[in-house]
Amino acid sequence: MVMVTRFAPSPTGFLHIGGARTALFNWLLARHQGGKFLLRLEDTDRARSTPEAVEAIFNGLRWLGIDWDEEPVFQFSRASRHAELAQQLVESGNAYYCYCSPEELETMREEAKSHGASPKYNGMWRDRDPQDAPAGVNPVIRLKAPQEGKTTLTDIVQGTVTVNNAQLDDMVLLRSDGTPTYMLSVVVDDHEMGITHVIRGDDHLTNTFRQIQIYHAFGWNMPEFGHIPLIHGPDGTKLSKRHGALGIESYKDMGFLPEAICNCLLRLGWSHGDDEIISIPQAIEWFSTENLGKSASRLDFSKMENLNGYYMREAANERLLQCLLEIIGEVSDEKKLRLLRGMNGLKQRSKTLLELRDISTIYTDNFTAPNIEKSSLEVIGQTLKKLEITENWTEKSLEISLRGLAAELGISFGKMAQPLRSVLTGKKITPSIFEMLCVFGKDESIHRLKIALNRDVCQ
RNA sequence: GUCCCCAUCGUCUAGAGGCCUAGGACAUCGCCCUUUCACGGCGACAACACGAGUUCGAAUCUCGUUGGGGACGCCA
Repeated sequence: MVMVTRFAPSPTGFLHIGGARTALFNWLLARHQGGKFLLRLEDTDRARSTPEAVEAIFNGLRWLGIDWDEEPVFQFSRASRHAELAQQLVESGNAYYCYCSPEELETMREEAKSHGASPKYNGMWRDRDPQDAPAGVNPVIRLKAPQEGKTTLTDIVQGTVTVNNAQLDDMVLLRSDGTPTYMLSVVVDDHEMGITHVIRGDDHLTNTFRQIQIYHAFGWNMPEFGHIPLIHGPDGTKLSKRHGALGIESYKDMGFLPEAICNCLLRLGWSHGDDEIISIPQAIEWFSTENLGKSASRLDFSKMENLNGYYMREAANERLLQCLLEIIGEVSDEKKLRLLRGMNGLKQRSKTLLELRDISTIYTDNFTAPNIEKSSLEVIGQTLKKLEITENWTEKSLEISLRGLAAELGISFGKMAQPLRSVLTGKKITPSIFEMLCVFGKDESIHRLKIALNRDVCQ
């Protein structure tokens, strides 16, 4: 049987980091097994679901490189099917109408809490004669869940977990307005979409017991479940907006590369021995639910930056240039060429694209001559003469001739390099002198030196 | 409150009874390389929550304690 996994977010906001990891794991599992990975938008909450959120989720997944098979399913479009099945459950005696008002339910919960029980529905309409139904009240349909015995889940990640049925109440399947609830919809859709494996956050663990009861009521086979621990904020609680739980696009805006995010997410709750740097193809080859961890983890930004730095150094210069242009906008062809030629030195010094943008200003900003110290004038003048007669304008030969000059003048190379760096870029921290000279080219380099010297003369 | 889950360096983790004097990575701090900054190399710091068992032997198994998290909607 072919494995089918899915990612089923509710489009009420952006795709956040936890959702992205859930998607990644399901996707990796399917790709590893040669199965299918499906997407389902759980948009049954009409008030909170938005088309913008749907787009954000699609874009986020695409950016991460997670692709899906078949057309995404919009859960709301299947509402009538869900209602039909709820009705069937009533007819088969596995569900019933409940006419309780929200107020009645509220007091019921208060009541339960007051004597230390969990706040749940007390089943007051479970065996009541529908003749007693109050007039003008649209009922909900509730599952007639077993009240005795236990429900056991054999979870891929958590192992065997058992809950007393007495702990669970008769959940609402169909709302009074005739729309299905999440509990019903997930079960029906997972079943009818042929989902074989459900990897989701362990905040769903208790829901699963309720869903198992629904599977039983229908007499359907269950998929395998794997509940992965949640990603926590720096304070150790469930990641939320207040921790700056951001949409995946924010990580893009912060200058992260998708492969770095994926690598980082993958290592949160999953491991393969001591391996840290794991490419997507490698992850597909290695991924297995056996290596999923059971404890919650926190997102570590410094590790993410470190990983991103690695992937930037690995990335092709052309690609990095494209990323950079997306941030700074178009520049002249001459500047593009400079950026491309200087990219090796730039990317080695950047952990994010934003840092790349900052450091790359040495090649994109218009040049303004810096002040140079009087003591450096002599060296700069000598350097200029030397550069003017240098024919072979390559890093290697420039290095030979400039080091030679320093030796001739009897000074350390550092004494020459720092002023030169400053004259060339106006900055104290830059890539290698020789590399920059090559990026600028002979004419521009000499031009900059002359400007600096003349400017000093003018003062 | 009730139920469920979790527990190794600051963080992510390796570890499935002896290979553990607990390994790797990030972060931090040194040193080396060096024209600055990075990269790279070397090194240091740093953890099995606690208490009982089981066992010749426990980070690994059991129980308890503590701590943390999650779930208890006509939200998903």
